[in-house]
Amino acid sequence: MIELDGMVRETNGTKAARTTTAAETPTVVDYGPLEEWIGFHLRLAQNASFQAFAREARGIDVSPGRFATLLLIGRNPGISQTALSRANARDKSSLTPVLEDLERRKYIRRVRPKSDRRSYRLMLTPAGERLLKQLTACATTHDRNLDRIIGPRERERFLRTLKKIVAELAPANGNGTVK
Amino acid sequence: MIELDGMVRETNGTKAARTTTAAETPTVVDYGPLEEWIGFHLRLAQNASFQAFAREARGIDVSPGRFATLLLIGRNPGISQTALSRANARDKSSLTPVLEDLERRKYIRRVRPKSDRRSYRLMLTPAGERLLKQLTACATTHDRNLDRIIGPRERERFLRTLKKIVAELAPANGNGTVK
DNA sequence: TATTGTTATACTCTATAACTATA
DNA sequence: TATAGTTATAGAGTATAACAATA
Repeated sequence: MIELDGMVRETNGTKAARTTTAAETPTVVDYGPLEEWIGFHLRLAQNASFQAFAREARGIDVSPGRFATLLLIGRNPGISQTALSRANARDKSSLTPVLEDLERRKYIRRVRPKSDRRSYRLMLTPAGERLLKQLTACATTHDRNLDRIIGPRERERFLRTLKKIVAELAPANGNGTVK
Repeated sequence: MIELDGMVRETNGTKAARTTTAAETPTVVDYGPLEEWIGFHLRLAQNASFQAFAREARGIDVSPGRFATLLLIGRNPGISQTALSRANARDKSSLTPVLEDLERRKYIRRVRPKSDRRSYRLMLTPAGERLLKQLTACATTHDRNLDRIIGPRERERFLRTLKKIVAELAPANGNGTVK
């Protein structure tokens, strides 16, 4: 179980300990500069968003982290593992156990193309398509919640800012590729 | 090594495969609805931001993930492990090995208060203070980069939105606490 | 030589449940 | 009984390096 202290407190660095507990730990925690740092809140927000999506998707047969993988295969039938790992910003070796699991459970198929017998072409099975539909429905609901929270006006701006952060924080190596 | 495909492509779902590779995998990946979903970009942005901070903090003696822990102890000397775990949105058991490591390396001290001998009161050692200063400098630089990317006007709005997401996506249990 | 995917391995982060020592 | 922190354990997620098969 996790509990997250509410972060409502004075904006400056003043500590407002209530000193009621026996151990004399501050009841109100001082977050200092954390309070104003983008990076920290980016972490909390990503965490909260993922948890909410997971709640939405509870009861579905795969973990929510598989969603992007399934969607990318569904959208790009025949994609190779290497291309998929790049699209998802993960190393190809991280993908091996994931795809093994999805194949074992008959959600994807892997075909050796005769043109290049080192590689695989990935595609969803009908069961995989159904699974993806379920997850997509959850994601849609979740995203609608986020819309409601953010507001339709704000949403575009917010998304643009997120994309900007990704684009500009990638290590400069000439082509926008993270190495 | 990770490579992330640039995500510049047509906004609708049309696939624009160049079919130049032998394996016939699409050269341009179709991200479908992912392209417009907040949750996905929140993940990418948080990832990019953390990586950038890690680059900033390379060479420092602790991993960047320790930063929040050290800062919270520094700001709240005498805080208990339970209070710390709550403030950082982690289970207390996750904290044990972290604090053991920090204590072994003499960055924090743990004192048994006579008032409650079950608990610890955590505080930084002088070395811990120095370490925190270093990390804070890195975080400040990093956050200035983010400011430059986001823009000073946008920044406040963006931060407010992040906080709003955290506040509203916490499971409803009456008091803003995540259970 | 270079690339695709696998293997072996390891590290970080995180959690649950049961435990101990206090309270 | 309840709480603070630890232990035992496990799982997800991720990475690097070396490798075999193929190009």
